[in-house]
Amino acid sequence: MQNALDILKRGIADLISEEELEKKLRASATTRKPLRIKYGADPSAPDIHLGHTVGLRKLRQFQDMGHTVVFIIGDFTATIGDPSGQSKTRPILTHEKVLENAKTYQEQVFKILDKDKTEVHFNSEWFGKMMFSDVIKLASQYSVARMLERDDFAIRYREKKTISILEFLYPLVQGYDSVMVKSDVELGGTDQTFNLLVGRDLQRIWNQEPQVVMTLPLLEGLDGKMKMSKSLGNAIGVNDSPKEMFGKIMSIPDALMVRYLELLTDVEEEKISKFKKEMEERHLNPMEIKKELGRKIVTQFHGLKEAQHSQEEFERVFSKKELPTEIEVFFVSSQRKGKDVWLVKLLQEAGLADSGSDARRAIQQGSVAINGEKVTDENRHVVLEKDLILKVGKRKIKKVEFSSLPA
RNA sequence: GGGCAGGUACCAAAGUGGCCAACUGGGCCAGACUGUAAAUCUGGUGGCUAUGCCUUCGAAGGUUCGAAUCCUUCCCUGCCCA
Repeated sequence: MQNALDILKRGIADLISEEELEKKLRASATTRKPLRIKYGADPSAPDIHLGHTVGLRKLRQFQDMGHTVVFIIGDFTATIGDPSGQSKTRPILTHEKVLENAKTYQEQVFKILDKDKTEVHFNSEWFGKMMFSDVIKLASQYSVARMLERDDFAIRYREKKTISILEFLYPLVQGYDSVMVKSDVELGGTDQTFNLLVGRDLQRIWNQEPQVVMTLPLLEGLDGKMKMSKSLGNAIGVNDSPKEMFGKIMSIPDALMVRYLELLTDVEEEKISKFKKEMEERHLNPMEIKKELGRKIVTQFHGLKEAQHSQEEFERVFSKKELPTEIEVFFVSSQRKGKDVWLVKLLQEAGLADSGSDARRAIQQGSVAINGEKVTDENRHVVLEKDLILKVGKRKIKKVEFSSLPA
């Protein structure tokens, strides 16, 4: 039991409370009834990234101990969104879109979770049936002052920013989910702490044993500062290609490596501190550890073979500055073979530049190369031929090929 | 319902009749340096075969030779009063 608790405690931000969790674990062991571990998902952003996997990995640990994960898809909340437009993170989604997103979500989530030990619920199951009077009753259980305890509400209130009443309802909605699924433990990021605690309060009101709240640190994104999020553009998606994934990991700031090792891999604590020490004493090039980190993470999602391959590619392209083995192909109608094209237009067509102006800028800044030769003349024309290599910046590379289809 | 202050590019924030495709900071892109690191430095950041032209400053109208700037109406936000 002690051992289980130690495993579960690794890498977490907060646990409310340890005693309660221990008690629940013990009770579960004697009754042989698995604990219900709740985790809520927002179907408005179906692409999950490594930041989400921190929590998913923790859920998996619970599953490996025999417990059940109750995965809740907030479809009801998503179809309502935030029509007042106050919260940019809550777009209104159609029911079809929600279902579609939920599907992709699940595909990605089960790369980590054990499907057989997961119960999936949509919260429209219960919210769809609620009467307005039930909603008012639910709302009456909480006060404005308590809502303002939540950090982001408090801040926005202080800064005189809008907070719609609807937003006050969200924590209640999420908390009520806990009541409906009778959760024993709820997992979430530290930004969810307040909402998870509301769940405890509501469960108490509904005469249930309150859930244990376990929060996990928010993983920093590629910039090393902001939390990982797709909209901030600093995320590594679980659906990223092995090459992309490896490359992105290589570009994280060194200071972030230890954290990634801790939260995203099973590397033992002792080994991590050894790395840390060696790096500080400069016995070891941090790049070597970073490569190992990259390999480990890519392996989790794509397998060992792909991981090794992506490392080789990385070394080829960036360390040795050679061309990658596979270059994305840009198809051109074969009728244009041998024809002369203005480079600016070509880059645009190939999707290597957003606009003509963008292409001109790239050329002016010296980031464009044709077949390895740097181009600085905006008026440069090229003759279309097979395997013409177009390069913009360090990573945008395309190869011309002809297709028989008229384009 | 009344009063006040606001709405400018991805975000923040200047500009209050021509010098404004719009200061500045962040972000982002690119270059130098590197380990594709980070930090730093430099340049760029609406579109257009382009020393010019076209479309932008909440929306729609109007005044003017000329509007992000002035007027009218509308929409939205915050605060105060009720």
